[in-house]
Amino acid sequence: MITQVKVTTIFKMLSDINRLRIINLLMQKELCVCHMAELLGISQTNLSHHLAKLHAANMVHYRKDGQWIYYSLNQDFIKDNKQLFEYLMQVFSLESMYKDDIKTLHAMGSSHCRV
Amino acid sequence: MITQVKVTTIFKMLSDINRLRIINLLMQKELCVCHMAELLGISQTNLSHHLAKLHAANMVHYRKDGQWIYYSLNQDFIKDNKQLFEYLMQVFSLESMYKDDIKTLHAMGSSHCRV
DNA sequence: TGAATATTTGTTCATATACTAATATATCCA
DNA sequence: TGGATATATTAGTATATGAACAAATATTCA
Repeated sequence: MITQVKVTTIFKMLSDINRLRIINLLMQKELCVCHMAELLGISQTNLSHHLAKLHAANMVHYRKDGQWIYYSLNQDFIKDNKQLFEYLMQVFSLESMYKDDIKTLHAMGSSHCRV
Repeated sequence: MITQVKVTTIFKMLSDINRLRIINLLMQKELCVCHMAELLGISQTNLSHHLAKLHAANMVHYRKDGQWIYYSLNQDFIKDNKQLFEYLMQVFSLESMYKDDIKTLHAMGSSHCRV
């Protein structure tokens, strides 16, 4: 069943380029905030606000590990919105910005973090 | 290939409940403005604004027939965003508001229009 | 303990959005 | 021709949104 979250809210979350880039990255693997901030070239504060919105919309999940907070996609959300994610995967695979983000992600070591 | 329109714009168009209801109706058949206004219970002006936005986003098409203007979904847009529409069909099939709109649509004759 | 790092929480500001009311335009019909 | 219908456009308002900045909270570590 489609998630409890209203579909208009889901689409609103997807209508911001930074949040789309976040989701693209998180489709690869869970990431800590500082890594994402560095990757996306946006301030940590700005990123934190976007992550809070995504979390309020039940689209991401986080776990704390020491001073780091790792965000990941909410797997239940993916399951409930499978066709939407298939569309997103297609979009991400066709636009170079998203592909570049992934390249940068893999080039970047997982050493921390120093934003 | 995914449409020339930016994907953030597409999602922005889908993040409004009135526009989703419009799309739901237009997935049944082309409709004139006055019929949609009556069905959705919103003002002609408001509807006209939404339709203009959907048209600017290349999502709908219209044809003029006398004093009436008939809107329909842009078939190219559907073709270019097939998986998105599959998701929408699923959403529309699960939420009663959309199903009720369709019922009202079919109950309603095609006699014009008297907003 | 205190400095450094990681993250969140306001707060303010500029812009975007949805809606309404009023007006304009086009078409039909008597 | 003039009045009624159908639709769009313009202008105004209230609310939502995203970005930037400042400050607060945690956690680590020397």
